[in-house]
This record gives sequence, structure tokens and C-alpha cells, in this order.
Amino acid sequence: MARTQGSHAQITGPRIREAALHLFAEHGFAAVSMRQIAAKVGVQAGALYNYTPDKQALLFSLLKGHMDELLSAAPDQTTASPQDRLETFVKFHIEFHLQRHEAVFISYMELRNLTAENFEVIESLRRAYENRLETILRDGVAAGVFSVHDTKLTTMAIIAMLTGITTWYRDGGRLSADEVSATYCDMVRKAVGAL
Amino acid sequence: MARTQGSHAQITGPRIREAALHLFAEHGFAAVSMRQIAAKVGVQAGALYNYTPDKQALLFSLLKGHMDELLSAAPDQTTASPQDRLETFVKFHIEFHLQRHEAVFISYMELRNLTAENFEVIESLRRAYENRLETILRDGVAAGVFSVHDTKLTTMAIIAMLTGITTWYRDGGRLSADEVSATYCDMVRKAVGAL
DNA sequence: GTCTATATCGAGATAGAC
DNA sequence: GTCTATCTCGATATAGAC
Repeated sequence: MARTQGSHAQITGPRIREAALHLFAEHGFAAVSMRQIAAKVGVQAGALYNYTPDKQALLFSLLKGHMDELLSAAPDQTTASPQDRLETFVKFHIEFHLQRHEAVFISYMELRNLTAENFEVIESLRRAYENRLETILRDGVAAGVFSVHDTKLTTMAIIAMLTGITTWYRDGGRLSADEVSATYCDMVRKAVGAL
Repeated sequence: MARTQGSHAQITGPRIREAALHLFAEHGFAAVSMRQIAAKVGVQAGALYNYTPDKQALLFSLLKGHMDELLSAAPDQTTASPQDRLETFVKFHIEFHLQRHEAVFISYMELRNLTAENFEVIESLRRAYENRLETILRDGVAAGVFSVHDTKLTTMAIIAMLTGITTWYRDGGRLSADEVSATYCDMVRKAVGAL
């Protein structure tokens, strides 16, 4: 991976983020050195500091980018029925998270390694995302089409169940992503007592 | 925490494990130093090596102990109905995991930091535990009292959903552990279409 | 069994040449 | 923008005295 000197501003930045993402997911933030990241990109360790003030900022930038992308990609179709919105949410959540299982992993795993301020930023984005689901559940209860005892608990239960898929699902396994998605959709529907 | 010299064999071992558990859960395995663990116990770093050959073995011992305890504590009442066995499993899982949320956390989090051999040991214990639940689901399907499309998927979904409670539940919150447990029990029952 | 002292290593980050 | 060289620090683990 060694390379000669030269300037590659536009391309090096994204490559650093990509390398860091993979390495953090594989070994954990604390276990990965700036030298390892640099080696994967093909630059020297010192060069990384043209792109990030320090290692912590690099981690935060990865998590923040992931959450921003999640929130802007999440469907927000307030006109459909609660049942349809729930199905759309579940399918979106599974597809989005399966495609980014490394980012999902470190977004949960490395929260401890954020400063208190950075942690608060990520946490509030996560809560905003959870609220999208809870709103669907609440609307369904109000409309009398869901049977849910506690919308907050059910929100947490559904999200944990769906995100858990990323810990074992890999392409080329026994079931396709669509099959998994359909089965989970069905379980969620039943769990909320959808009519 | 500094203390004078002396021999405390019977008590130091457990205290090291306890200190390591808390610190690993709080900061992550790679981020915790042997000096930190020693300081929390009140000994010098060198003394730890009377109890563990190295840091890796200390981690493995914690995870192995956790899984052994889980498997021996798990209920195994093969005579009851699938519905009752499912309810017993769910309640057991929640109670056991809530009481050990730090061990649960590192058992999932720090798998990457195990050697390949140690990893295999923990993984096979985890699979053995999952099989307990899958057997209940299969028996319920065979008896015609559960409506489950794929027992393996449903097993993973239920376990992820239940274990997820440990990420947010803390004593003294809005709901008691028993209330949470009852609500989740209900969701699981509905998700498997229990009669 | 615990201490102090230390060997060895690699970490994050910076300085200045090109 | 990247390189090489380096500062400073703290890590794991070991050795030998008590």
C-alpha cells in the first residue's frame, strides 16, 4: 500500500473515513491506532491530521454522519394509514441497517468513547429517530388499529429486534434480505396487534 | 485505595474479576489498563499476574463464567406446555440479564478481543442457549399452539428484543422490572401467535 | 502474595522539509 | 498535502526483594 509523495486532497478524506470505519468495526476504536488507519489508506500517520484534529473527532464524524444519513433517509409519509407507515418503517429500517452493519455496530459500541458533548449530540439524534416509530405506534393506538400496552416500550422492543438482524445476517446466507424483512414485518405486525 | 503489603489470596481474585468487569463495561476492554484494574482493587499492577496469565485470559474468564452461569441457571422444564415454557423462558431471560447488564454488555461487545479459540468456546455456549428457546418454539409449532414462520428467525428476534432491555432499563425508572417483563411477555406471546 | 523497578514496545500528536 | 523524524507518554509484562 506504500505510495510516493503527492497531493490527493479530494480522495484521501473519504478514504480515511472508510478505512477508519472498517477498522473500528473490526477491532474497536481503542484498539485501532492512527498508524493502522494510515497504512490502510496508504499514507503516513502524520498526514491524517490534515483531515481530523484528533482520533476522537474522527470517530464522532463517523457516528454523526451515520445518524444524519439515517434521519434524512427515513420515510416520513404522514398521510398513509398507521399500518402502512409501520410496514414502511420496518422495511426501511432493516434495509438501511443491513447495508451499513459496520456503522451500526460502532454507533452502538463506541458511544462510550465519545466525549460527553459529542455523546449528547448522537443520543439526541437517536431519540429523534426512535420518536418517528413511536409516533406511528401512538397514531395507530389512537386510531384503534394497534393494540399496544406501552408505546415507548414497544418502540424499544421493535428497534432492538430489527437492529439485531445486523449481528447475524450476511449476504448469501439461508435467507435473502427480502425474506428476512418480510418475516420480521409479520412478527412486528402481530406484536402490535395490527388489524 | 493504596494499601500496605500483605497476603490476601482468597479475596483478591474475585475483586480483580469484579473490578475488571466494571471497568471493561464502562470503558471497553482495549481502553482499560492493567494499572487501572489494579488501582481499583488496591494492589500494584504486577500483583494481578498472580491471578491471570495476561489481560486476554482475564477477559475470557469473565465471559466464560457469565455463559456458564447463564446455561446452568436457565430453566429446563420439558414437561410443561410450550406456552408456559415460553413465558418462563422470557421472564427468566429478562431477570437474569437485567441483574447482570454489565456482563451482558461486554459479552457482546468484547467478542472481537478474544482469540479465535476463545471466541469459539463462547459462541458455542451462546448457540446452546439460543437452542433452548428454539426448541420451545419448535415444540409449540408441532403442537399447533404457535404460529411461527421460521423458528430460527423468531429465536433471534425474541432474544434481541429481550436483551435490548438491558441497554436502557435502570432501577428506579418509570417502570419496574416486573412491569417491563410482563409487557414484553405479552409482546412475545403475540409475536409467536400463541393460542 | 505483593511490592518496586524496569524492559520493551507502540501509542497520539507535532515540527519542519519538500 | 504528504513526508520523515521525533517528543512524550503510558501500555503489558517480567524480575527479584521482602
